[in-house]
Amino acid sequence: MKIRPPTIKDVAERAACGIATASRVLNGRGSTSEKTREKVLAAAAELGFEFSDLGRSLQSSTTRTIGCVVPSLANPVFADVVQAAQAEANRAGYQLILACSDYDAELESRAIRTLLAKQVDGLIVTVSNVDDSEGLQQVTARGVPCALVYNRPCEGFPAWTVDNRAAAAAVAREFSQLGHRHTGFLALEFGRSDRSRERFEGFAEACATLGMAPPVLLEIAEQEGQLLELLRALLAANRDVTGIFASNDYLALAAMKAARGLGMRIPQDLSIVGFDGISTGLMVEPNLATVVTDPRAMGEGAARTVLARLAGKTPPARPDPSRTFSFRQGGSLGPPLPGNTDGGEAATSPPSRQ
Amino acid sequence: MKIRPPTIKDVAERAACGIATASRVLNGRGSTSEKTREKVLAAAAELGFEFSDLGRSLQSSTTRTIGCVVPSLANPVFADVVQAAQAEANRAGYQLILACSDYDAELESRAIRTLLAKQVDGLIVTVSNVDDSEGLQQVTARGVPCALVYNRPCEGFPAWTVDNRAAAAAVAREFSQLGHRHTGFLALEFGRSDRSRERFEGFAEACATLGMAPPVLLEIAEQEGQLLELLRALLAANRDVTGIFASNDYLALAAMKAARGLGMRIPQDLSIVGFDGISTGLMVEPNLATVVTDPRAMGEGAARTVLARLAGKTPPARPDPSRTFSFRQGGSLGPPLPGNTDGGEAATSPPSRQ
DNA sequence: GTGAAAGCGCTAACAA
DNA sequence: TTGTTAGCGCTTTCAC
Repeated sequence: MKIRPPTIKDVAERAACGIATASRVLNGRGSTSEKTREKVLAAAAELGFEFSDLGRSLQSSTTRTIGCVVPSLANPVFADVVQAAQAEANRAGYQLILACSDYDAELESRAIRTLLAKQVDGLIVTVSNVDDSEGLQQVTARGVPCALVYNRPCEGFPAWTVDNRAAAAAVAREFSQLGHRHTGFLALEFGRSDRSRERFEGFAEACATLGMAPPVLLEIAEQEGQLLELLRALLAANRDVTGIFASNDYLALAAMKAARGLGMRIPQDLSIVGFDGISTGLMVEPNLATVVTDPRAMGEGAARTVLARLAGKTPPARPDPSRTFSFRQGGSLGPPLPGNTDGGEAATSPPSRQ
Repeated sequence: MKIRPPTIKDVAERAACGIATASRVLNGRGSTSEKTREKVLAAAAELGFEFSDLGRSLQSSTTRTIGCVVPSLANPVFADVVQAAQAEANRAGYQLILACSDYDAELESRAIRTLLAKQVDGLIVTVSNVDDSEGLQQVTARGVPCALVYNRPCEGFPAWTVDNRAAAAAVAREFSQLGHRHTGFLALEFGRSDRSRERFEGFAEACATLGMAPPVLLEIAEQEGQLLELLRALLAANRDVTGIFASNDYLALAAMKAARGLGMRIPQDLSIVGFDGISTGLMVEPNLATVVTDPRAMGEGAARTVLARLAGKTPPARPDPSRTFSFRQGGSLGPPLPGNTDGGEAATSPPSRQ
């Protein structure tokens, strides 16, 4: 059974004083006689009084609340982002309201709308597409401070993100140096994430520049729990590929497992590079080569940016794009077998081996 | 710059009608003439009006908001719990306010207090210690519906949890059957998690029953980034142990890695069993044997329970304790080398813990 | 069918 | 120093 929490009115009544006096005492503002002070404090204690933020918020039109929308918490990258943002917000006396969009633009804009209705003071979001986000338009219309995370900066929204294209290009360079010519880009929910697309584009561009074959786009339509089977099929159908760049580490690890299931050796038969730098990449054998990013820094930075705007201070500087990632070597990346190196320009026609 | 969002008053003014009428139209309640209906709708559209939940909440003394407190999102188990709870809450038109306690009782009760002040309608929490939680007392005092997750049930708080003791006993049985006699229990933050303690106790008890040596408690005091070093030291100092039960999968994976670093073969030289059943356990070679739990079901169940109480319906039944986990075989668990099986009864003397 | 007014919990301006 | 009052955005009687 819900108990009606005592209000400041109850306190005032019990202390036999006016509401305003109670408010002053409880807030430690204004001047009050020692006697009434004590009476009020006693009354509050006896009643177990706690302020209701609702009344306060309505009156101050500020909720000390920040909305946060990320695609999913199942991805440790976003879990870290949220955790860091939450910690930072807390430190400033703000609460975080969370919503997951599940990589769905519709859910995403609905979430933003709801958060806005709740009068959040600020917003931290990762949208699926910055260029066409109904949610962001709403935000603009309302003039609520908002920072993007892992999205490209966009018309007045500061973004804490990694330079996806540059990072992808770095991966291409690694592959190239080792002698890979036929690579694939592995992605889940490709159409639903502009991050993925940027990585692919950056990768493809660099491959072209480096004189490698255009990377094959290995796209997976998520089928609950079918991941490994799908991956195996995909790998089996693309035997000419000697190196795979996965759009995230989890996928990369899954690909390693699938490859092993097909009897392929890593990295001799197939090199794999991930993206994100989650710690489990270091737990597997061989270690996963990957692009390391710093999700906590992103989350914290985004929170600071929003908080700064709220406080009227100047927001923290965002890191230089080239510093937003680093390439981490790992046993999953090595030179292709000699036989594969010069797979030939005809590689597109007959699958080299079956 | 923050824009003052249009209020229902603005709409009424623009539609040249009373506030009450605007409210009725916008809420689709009560009867209104077609003409005013259109005027109001038009005004609202032109103004880009959206209800403010603040006023509504104050008025209805309900926020359609649920507070959620978990130790950390870095642990995928809790990330899943939160994600599932959030999804379920959303489905019912509720929002989730998140707080992480960082395994700190102080932060935990502060978080609960703040959430309560925000007038959350319900609460979903994992506390560090159900028997001594200031936060839970507050909750009781306020009579707010609250479900526990991964905690033991407690004086009126329904808990969605796994039977830690039974699960741990099952692990002991597996070890025993394979011929292990000297095992260790590996835990991080042991003192800060009653879950860990229950697992250890259940494990120790079962070991005793099965005639095995008492498990060595291998406790790690988290040192940012030092995990592997500490693990290696711990393993090196406990060579007589043939099997390790880790209090969570992440730790188990780290232990596998550390063991490999010491040149130990898994499972011949050391068997390792985890707890949780996170998917990366299946990505490593050999696969991690573990206790599989269902965090999403826990989060969803907890949310349903709270939501049901809020709706005055009967809450969903919680699963039978024996169904809350299942043991998953994996290559990380095997029989010890013959030479190790009868490693000797002196194992208890050298100070295994300090 | 419609609008005025009270009230949800709180703070701030103004009187006393 | 203290109390009264208006008002934050909204819903809901209750007259009209």
